[in-house]
Amino acid sequence: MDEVFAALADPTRRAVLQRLLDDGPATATALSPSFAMSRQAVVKHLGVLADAGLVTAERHGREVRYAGRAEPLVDAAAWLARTGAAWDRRLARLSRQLSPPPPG
Amino acid sequence: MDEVFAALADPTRRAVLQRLLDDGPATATALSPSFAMSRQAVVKHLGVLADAGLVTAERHGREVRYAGRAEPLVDAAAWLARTGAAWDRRLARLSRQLSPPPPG
DNA sequence: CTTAACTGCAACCCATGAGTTGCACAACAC
DNA sequence: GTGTTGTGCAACTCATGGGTTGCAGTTAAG
Repeated sequence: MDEVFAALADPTRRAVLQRLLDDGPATATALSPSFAMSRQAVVKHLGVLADAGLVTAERHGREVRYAGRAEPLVDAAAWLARTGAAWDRRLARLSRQLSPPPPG
Repeated sequence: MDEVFAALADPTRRAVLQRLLDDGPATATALSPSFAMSRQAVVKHLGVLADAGLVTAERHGREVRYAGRAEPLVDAAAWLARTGAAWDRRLARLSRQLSPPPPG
């Protein structure tokens, strides 16, 4: 949880994640020109995202394709909803949807 | 947005926020014994939370009462839902609820 | 085999974060 | 007035984050 929020705290990382989720998997080398920084910097960001479970790395021959993963976003959203549920009508609704009360 | 996620990335700050939302406003001095750290450390955390809009500080005589605010949590949840909507059925539902399409 | 492209590792710089301590200042109690 | 309690400011340490560069290793292409 720490790592998810920490990963999302950096605007570059949010942009990288969004890019991967929107446009599909890509290599660090392919991503770096879009972000005005070196390949190595992007690799580090991808490492942080990977530690948080927000991307996966898969080797294909000599290149490594990174793909975005949405699951940790659900966990983070659940924390937000749960924490603020008593104080915001909208978050309360989200909270009910993310962890529906056991039937019966 | 950066500041909200960065604030939530620290477990102590999440605990402080949760405490303030659950039990109501409190002073830094009153909070610090619960967190096994100095008052000054708690003050710094509250400062970070305040910069993110997650707490407000109100002076009452010689003490300062901090209160939790849930609004930024809604913004953060909206970002999560929007970003992952295409990849997770639950997030898609949340996204629709947090920013409902204009009627018509 | 040679060359080019992509990745991996390590060292390094600079700034910021998290925490501490010590002391000064302000407000309430007596 | 004095004493006590709560807050604010500043300096300091130690670790981490974001970024760079340079070079070595590996895979594909000629």
